This record gives sequence, structure tokens and C-alpha cells, in this order.
Amino acid sequence: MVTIKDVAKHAGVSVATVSRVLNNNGYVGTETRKNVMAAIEELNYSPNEVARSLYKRGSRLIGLLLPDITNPFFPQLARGVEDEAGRQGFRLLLGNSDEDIEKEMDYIQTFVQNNVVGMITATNHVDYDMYQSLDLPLVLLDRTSSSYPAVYADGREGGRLAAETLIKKGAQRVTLVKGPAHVKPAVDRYRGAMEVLGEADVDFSVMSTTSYAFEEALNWAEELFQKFPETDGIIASNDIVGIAIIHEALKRGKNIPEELQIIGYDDIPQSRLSYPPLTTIRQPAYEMGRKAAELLIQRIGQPQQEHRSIQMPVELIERHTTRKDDQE
Amino acid sequence: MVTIKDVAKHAGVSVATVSRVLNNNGYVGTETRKNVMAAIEELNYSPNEVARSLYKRGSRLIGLLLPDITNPFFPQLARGVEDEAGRQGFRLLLGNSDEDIEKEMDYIQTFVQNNVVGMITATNHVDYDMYQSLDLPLVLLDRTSSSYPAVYADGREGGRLAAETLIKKGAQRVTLVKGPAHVKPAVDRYRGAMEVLGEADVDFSVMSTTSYAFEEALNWAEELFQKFPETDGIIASNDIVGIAIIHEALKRGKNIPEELQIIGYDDIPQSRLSYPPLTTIRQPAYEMGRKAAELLIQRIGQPQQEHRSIQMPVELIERHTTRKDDQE
DNA sequence: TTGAAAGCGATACCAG
DNA sequence: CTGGTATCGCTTTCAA
Repeated sequence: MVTIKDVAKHAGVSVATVSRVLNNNGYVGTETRKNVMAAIEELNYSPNEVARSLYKRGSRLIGLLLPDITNPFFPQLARGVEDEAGRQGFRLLLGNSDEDIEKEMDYIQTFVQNNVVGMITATNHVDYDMYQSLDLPLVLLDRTSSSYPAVYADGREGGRLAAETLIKKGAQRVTLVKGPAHVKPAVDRYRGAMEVLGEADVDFSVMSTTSYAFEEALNWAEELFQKFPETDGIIASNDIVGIAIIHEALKRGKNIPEELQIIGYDDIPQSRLSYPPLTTIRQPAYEMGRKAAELLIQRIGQPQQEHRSIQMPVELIERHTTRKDDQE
Repeated sequence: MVTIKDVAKHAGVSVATVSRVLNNNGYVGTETRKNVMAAIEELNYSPNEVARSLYKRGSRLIGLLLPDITNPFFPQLARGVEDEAGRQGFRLLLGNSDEDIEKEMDYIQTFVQNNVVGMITATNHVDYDMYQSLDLPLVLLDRTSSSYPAVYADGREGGRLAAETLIKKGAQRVTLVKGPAHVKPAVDRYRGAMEVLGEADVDFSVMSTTSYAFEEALNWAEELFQKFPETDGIIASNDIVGIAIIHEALKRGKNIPEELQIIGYDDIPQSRLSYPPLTTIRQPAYEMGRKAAELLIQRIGQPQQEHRSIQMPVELIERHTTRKDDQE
């Protein structure tokens, strides 16, 4: 490994000087700088971030804590974070929590031990001690809290929009699939949808699901049709469940969207691939990730600043699991 | 921040002693150990990994370089790596290369600068200088090379299996969708399939695709039916394309699997969600990730050891885009 | 404009 | 069994 010492020796200067040209601060003569640069080049030197981090008590690393990268909504968030962070010279330490507090604490601890300069987390546990006592710039992603800056989509509005759409398009017996109670954005959507359903002249039912796990999606879909065979409009808890519902509906010979309309949530990339392609409420996941990184890095610069959250707009993506217009 | 010094002071011993109990080596009196433990507990101390890493010239970090986590095959790989690494006390630095050499080099550099102890990469560029000159345990994931240990699935066999299946099930005019030429596993599959097709009594065509990008999938599907409207059996380059093909076929009123059989590749989680659910060749992605981590960590322990690669078996998952049996 | 040296938080060697 | 101290690679005073 080539160190700053080697460079210094090679250039015939002190390490202090090398450090100065490396960081572009302090005075350094033009000639000297040129020599040092040459030495760096020749030796193919790049500074040890660990040593740097130790002295500065801060690395160029950001901790990213996600529930489960295997759930298709999160890779997009992650990519957004990574791309923006990367552009600004930061790298990512990644952790999947599975919404499990133990794992979450574990990751947070190692993030801290590794001197991350900030952290982006999609957690439902912000109110726990570990977060309170965390002395790090933090931004919440896809979650909210009054205590921290956050980047999230307007879940309530999303829920409303989904319900309004279905009603406007003439659904009479709506089924609302409720996501897991411990997942905040899921309950926001649920509430939004409920508001609208409560005010409308339609019958509706609610079906609870307790997980977002992939393997379960088809089971939920099956259960749904067993319990509510007469439904003609379904608000799915997310796109995965929505796609599973399409599957099950087709299997049962239902016509989509004539007999049964379905609306999803998230607009994951594969939603346009289903047949018929899924109408859904879009969350701008990639953009959310980007913004979160932006916000965090900004806070890393000025930690004292009052914090601000960003609510991203949600959008109806009309595809073919809903009817073109009201066809009562 | 509480340091080893604080603990030492609190426990009335030297830092050396604290270090000993921390690392469980050297002699330490029972009483002393107890005191130190107590101090650690009380101060809620946890050692600074950065300092440790600096001295030891090695962290507890592993670099994971993937083409694009947004492509549904990779999250599973990543989860496998993370879970196994985590179990053994390692954390992940994540990078997406987009198969771009610049980005790849950038990530590798920062991985090194951060003292990662090893690296897992799904790259097509192993033969570049940067890898040759890399003095780090390295394992390839989903790629192969004679120079490094690797964990990969048997692409050739997978391709063969796909083609054999389609033929056995009575396809007469097969279309083989060829993945991007610069992606190694894609060409392995292609070759495998070609071997079988060449030996069989069926007509077949090859359609080239130049990217695995999500947004393109539907375009490839459309192009396929324009170019080869008469095909009755399609070997997709991966499940995403397979699902897009189902979409397009249904849109064109084709009966699956009676008129048209389709077989995918990868067995990503959403493949069972399509309707009809996609028959596919399964790569055990999660398990591959796990094995890669296992292999790497093993090598970190004994770097000199002769390296060994692991080829994972590939498996036909029969769902409903192929016929039950030969129905010529 | 430059260099010497202290220090970041840990580990491990050497004495005692 | 325990403590003092050099060391890891870098940054940043302080003096010259």
C-alpha cells in the first residue's frame, strides 16, 4: 500500500505539504504542488479514507437502512439515494432490517462504529431510544416523524385518489385491501381511502393483510375472492398484491376491467408488464431516494439548520385495470 | 463519543487491559475483567471500527458491486450476500455499476480506500487491470473467470433445459431471445439453447436484444411478434422479458400455452404472479449470494488457499406458460 | 511557503 | 496478569 509518506518522500517534501495539496488548503508553492501531483500520479496514490475518517471523526459514508431490498419498491429508493450520494462523493453502507428492531439496532450501531456521517432510514421505530440518542444527521425515507426531516409521498392523498378513481369509474362494491398495521405509509393510504369511501354511496369491505411478503401475495388474493366474491372494485395495498389479484381474477374468469376493476399502489416497474397492465397510484420512488440523499447531505453541511421535510406528490397512472370512464 | 480511554479510566485500568477484554486475548484477571465489562456496560461503549480498521489494515466491511439493484434478479443476490455476511459479522458497502467501467473503477477505488476486506462483484470486466492489480480476496457472483473463485449458475445447462423443454412440449417454430452480447451469463444461456435447437427437428429464429432494462422489455416483446408472428415457442432472455412477452401475446389474443409457449429465465419472485404464471429456469439467486459471501469470508481467513468455484444447479420450474405434456 | 509533531481511537509488543 | 508506548495513515496546528 502506498501512503502519504511514500508520496512525500518521492516528491521530496513533507507529508504536511502533500496533505495540503490533497485537500487544496493552506499555502503551497506552484512548483511544489506540481511535484507532489506528479508523485501522486506516478505512485498511483489514493488517500486512505479510514485514516482520514479517524482524524476527522467523520467518513464519506452514509448508512442506508431499508426494510427489505427484495420488495420491488425499495430498490428504486436505494438507487435514487445511491446516485445522488455518489454524485456528491458519498458511498453507501446498506442494511435490511426486515422491520425487525434487533436488526435495526445492530445496523445502526455498526453504522456509527464506522463513522457514517449521516443516515437515511425507512423505519417505523423512529421513536425508540436508539434514534433519540443518535447524534447524527438523519433523514427518514418513506416514513414520517415530527422529530426528523423526512421524504415521503402523500399517502393519505394516494389512498383518496385510489378510492375516488374507483368510485368515479363506477365501482359499486369496493374492497379495500389494508396493509399491515405496523407499516405507517400503509395505514395512511388506508385512511385516505376510507375517508372517501365513507362519504360515497357505495358498499365496501375491508380486508386486512398482515405482511407485504411476496410469497403471501397470491394467498391474499385468493382469500379476497373467497371472502368477497361479489366485489367489483379492488384497492390493493400495493402493486404486488394488485398483480396477484389480477392473476387470481383471471384465473376465476373475471373480466378486467368490465366486471372487476383493480387499482394498485406504488407503480413499481413491473406494473406495466401485467396483462392487463395495472392502474396504480404512483410514488416517485427514485426521486424520493434522490431527495432524501440531497436533504441529508445538506444537513451534513449545516447540522444546526431547522429541519424541513419534503412531501412528494402522488399520481394516478391510468392503465387497463380500470375503465376508461364512468360506465355505470 | 466514548472511547477506550474513558472505559479504562472508569474501570481504573489501562487501555491495554480494556483492549484485552474487548478482544478476548492475553491474560486478564477475573476481577479486572468484571470491572472492565461493567464500565463498558455503564458507559455504553462500543469500539470505533475505524480506529480498529486503521491499525489492523482491514475492516469488517465487504464491497458488493452489482450491475443494477433495480433489476429484480439482483436484490435476491444482494440479500443472500448480506444475510450471510451479517451472520459472520460483516457489513456491506454497496455499489451499482450499470455495467459501466468508469463507475466500476470508482467503486473499487473507494472500496479499497475504505479498507474493505474483500469484495464480491458481478462484473464482466474481470480481466481489466484494476482487478488484476487488486490485492484483495475477490469472488465473482453470477459471472465466471479462471482467475477468481466464482459462484454462478450453470447457464449453458439452463439454456439447454429451456430449449429441451420447449421442444419436448411440442413447439415447432421456436424463437430464442438472445440477451445482450456483453453480459456473460446471457451468452451462456444462448449457447446452451442453440446447441439443443441445432440438434432438433424444429425451425427456429433468434432475436437479439441489447439491454436488460426494464423499460425496454415491452418493446422487445412487440418487436418479437412483429418479426416472428408465427412463432409457437419462445425462450425469453429472462423473466422480465418473458412477462412482457406474455403481456404482448395476450394483447394479441394468443392462447397460452395452447398456441404459444413461453419459458423465462431466473425465476424472479414475480414470475409466479403473472397470468398465466411463467414457466422458467430457476437460478437460486439468494443461495448464490449466500454462497458467495461464504466463499469470500473463507478466503479472507486463508487467502493463500487454492481457489474453488461453485456452480449452482439450475432447475426447470413448470408453471402454466408451457403445456402439461407433449401435445403435438 | 514549508516542516515537525501532536493527535484521532484502537491494537499489540515488551517490560515488569 | 497489567501498563506504557509505538504504530496504523492522515490532518492540522504551530513555528520557523
